[in-house]
Amino acid sequence: MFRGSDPINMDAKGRMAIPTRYRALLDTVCGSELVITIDMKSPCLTLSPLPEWKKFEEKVAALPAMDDLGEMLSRFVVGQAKDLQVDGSGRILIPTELRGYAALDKKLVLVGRTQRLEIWSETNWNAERDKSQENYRAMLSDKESMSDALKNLSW
Amino acid sequence: MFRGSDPINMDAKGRMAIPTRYRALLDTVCGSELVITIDMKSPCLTLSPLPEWKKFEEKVAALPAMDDLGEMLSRFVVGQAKDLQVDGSGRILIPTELRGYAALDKKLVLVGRTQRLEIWSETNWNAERDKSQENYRAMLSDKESMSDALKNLSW
DNA sequence: TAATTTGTGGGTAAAAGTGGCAAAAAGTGT
DNA sequence: ACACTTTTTGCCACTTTTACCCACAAATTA
Repeated sequence: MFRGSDPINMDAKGRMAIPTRYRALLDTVCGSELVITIDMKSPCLTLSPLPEWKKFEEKVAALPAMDDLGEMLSRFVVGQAKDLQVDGSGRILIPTELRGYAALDKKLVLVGRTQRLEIWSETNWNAERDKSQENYRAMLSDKESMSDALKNLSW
Repeated sequence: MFRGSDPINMDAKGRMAIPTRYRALLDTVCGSELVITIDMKSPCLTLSPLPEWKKFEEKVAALPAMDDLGEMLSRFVVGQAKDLQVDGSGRILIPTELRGYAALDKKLVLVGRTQRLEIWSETNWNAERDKSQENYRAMLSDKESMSDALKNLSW
């Protein structure tokens, strides 16, 4: 569904234009209703079409109340989610409370992750990319740390 | 059902406005009848539509009497619950006895947790959020501590 | 180069939140 | 039992925020 990265400017009101190639798609798949929230593992935000989001939310709600990690996930990911509508000019308004978490300023990068999108500050994106590309090779050699699913990934 | 967080001011009489996007929903789902009580694990209150609450109450009542933890849960969570009605202006009155537990003063945060809501003091919420976000990453790397349900959560 | 499409900025109107006030209800004491 | 005090609840008005709309600028294409 979503793929590739786009550099985008956020305006003074915190609005961000959705790339035109996604607009028709978003309209058909979710009536341009999106959900934005934080990514617990990385300093970025995630943006999902509402139906995709609901699937995730249901899975999280079904976790046992005593699962501490699951509780955190629900509290901070679901708890900081926000419904968004693409406006008439094809833009979304990024909530103020979430801008801080991902350290968003003017220059953003929108990253396609198949079912969802990620929003990064250009600074964080570049830093993370460089860091991960180094780490990846190092971790590849440590077969213990690798999940079976990844070991068997054909490509 | 509920998602996202809203900063809300509690007035001098301990009343709190329910965000408008929830009002119609609450009316249909429970005739605006809610139950408020403490959260045993965190310094906050939980707010549930009456039908949701009843399900929980039945589950707790069904626990064996010799389950000490279950007894505590029943005694202090069910025992301190209180029925609430949303008033004509879309507000609820937070019981005095519960305000202390969650250290509520003027500035509150209402957090959507799918089936229920949480009420936090702004101070406690920020502290808990920052602390948990640190902890979460640390706990993720310790695969042993993670429940299978969470390990297999695809997202 | 002109026309069309995409991106950006700002102004305005509507809606939501907040605080204050007044009326009603409950409680207390004589 | 009545009157006075205190608390509670409902209502209204003001202020702030949000979202929608329109106009202009930039870039791309024919």
